[in-house]
Amino acid sequence: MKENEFFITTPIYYVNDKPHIGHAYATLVADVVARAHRACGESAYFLTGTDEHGAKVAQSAEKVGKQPQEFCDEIAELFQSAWAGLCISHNRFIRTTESYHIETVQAFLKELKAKDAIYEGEYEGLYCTGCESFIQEKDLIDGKCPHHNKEPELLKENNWFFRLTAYLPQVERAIQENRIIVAPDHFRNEVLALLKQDLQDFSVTRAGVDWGIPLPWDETQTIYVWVDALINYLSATGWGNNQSQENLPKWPADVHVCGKDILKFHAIYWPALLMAIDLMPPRGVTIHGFFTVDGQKMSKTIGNVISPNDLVSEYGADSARYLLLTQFPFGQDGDIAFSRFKENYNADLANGIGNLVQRVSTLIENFHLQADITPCVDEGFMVSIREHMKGFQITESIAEIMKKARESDLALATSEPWKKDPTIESDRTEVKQILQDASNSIVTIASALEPVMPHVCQEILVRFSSRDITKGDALFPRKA
RNA sequence: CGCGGGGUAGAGAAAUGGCAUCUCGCCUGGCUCAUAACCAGGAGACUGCGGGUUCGAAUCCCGCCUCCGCCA
Repeated sequence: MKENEFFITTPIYYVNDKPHIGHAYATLVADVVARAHRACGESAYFLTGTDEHGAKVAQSAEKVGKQPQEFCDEIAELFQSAWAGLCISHNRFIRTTESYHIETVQAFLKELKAKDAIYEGEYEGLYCTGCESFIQEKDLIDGKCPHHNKEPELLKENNWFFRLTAYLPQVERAIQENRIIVAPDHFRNEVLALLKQDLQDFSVTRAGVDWGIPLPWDETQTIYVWVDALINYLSATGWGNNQSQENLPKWPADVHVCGKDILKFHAIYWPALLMAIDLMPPRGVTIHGFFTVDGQKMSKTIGNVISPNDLVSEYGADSARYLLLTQFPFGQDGDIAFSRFKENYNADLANGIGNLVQRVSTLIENFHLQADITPCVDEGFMVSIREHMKGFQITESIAEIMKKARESDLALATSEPWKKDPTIESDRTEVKQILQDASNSIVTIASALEPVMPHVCQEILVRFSSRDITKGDALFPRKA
């Protein structure tokens, strides 16, 4: 394993839901960051997968008359094919129903018990199967869970509880000292504020949930699906299971990418669980915002759920990636409108980069300069972009690259090479310099943008490979 | 209720005390190498609302309204 390996994860997605554009966004962000590291010559290990246990999954399976495992297999397959369609470069797709993960989770729980980090207790409360959790009476609306509009059941059960409160001071210190970097900054504030509130020990097992990982020493209990899910990050490293050690990432993870709704689990519960068994917490938790679709929350009932596959079949993988990442700044909430995809596609990709590549290669052919131009990447620009991408400044980086494309168009408009006479030596020299500069910009843009649009950028680099520049078909045909 | 984050031309964003800037879209003109492209100019903002501090506020303070998230 290489020393400089960078280990990045997405949340594992709950199989109760088909892949939608929100899952795709988180996965895409992680993918761009992983690719930016690899572009810098570092190895990056990128983990994603599916979360498959819990009463809700069992119920959904039953509803369609399937065994839970069969149901999970089908949904997991949908995620894998969606990621293939978007050219996601994950090293591993982990599933919580796989045996090595089950081994890790059980080993983890045994370790918690050995360290006296969990204790047996009784819990009585209202339980919402939609939430997979107990719900406070004060949070009910008309006696129903506000999230699922469903009446909770009264449950009283023996559970094992994690001594969360015992580890909170350590977690707080780690965040304050930036040993766990919570980013962007306003989410760090949120976690620190959350830590000052009344967090309580929570139960890590469930008594009535069959579709889950059994607690090794008590068959009546299965492991709480959230604890099960978080441990995926660790099982990928081979901890507590028998996977071969070859090509596995090293703990701790550098960054867990996740949405703001699950910040508490990743920045508080997960580090506390790890600290309880003397493992390092993750080095970073980076949060992305949420988006609405046409101003409305994405939901099955409204029927505005966009599948990543829809976007890919309309625009192709590279453009779909570009469009999703440029709708709003990373870390903030935003809105997505299908109509805006077309506008952005035409403006940035067809009229911008695509047109620039065409006009420059045409000019080079018209002046027969193919053999005289050696495209050369602006290393300083490219390195700076890659560093920003590695730091999740993806929107800003893309804007910077687009600015370079506009500058290149402007330079052509100003110097008007098409007005020059190729038979005059001084004109020819001047045109050669103009097109050399333009070609340099193009290969710089393609190199810098490669983590976002891997295939098209490769294609541009091939067309502008040294001393053999060729004109090809439009890279981004304009959409009517 | 509480905690965190938002609200700036039609849309998306920038500007942390000093002429409100950029991109898209729209209108007009120019150009002709290029994908109805590209370039220039223009219209379009009481910076959510109300008060305050200040020579000066999008920015700082107080109050309010509103949107998002806090068990997917």
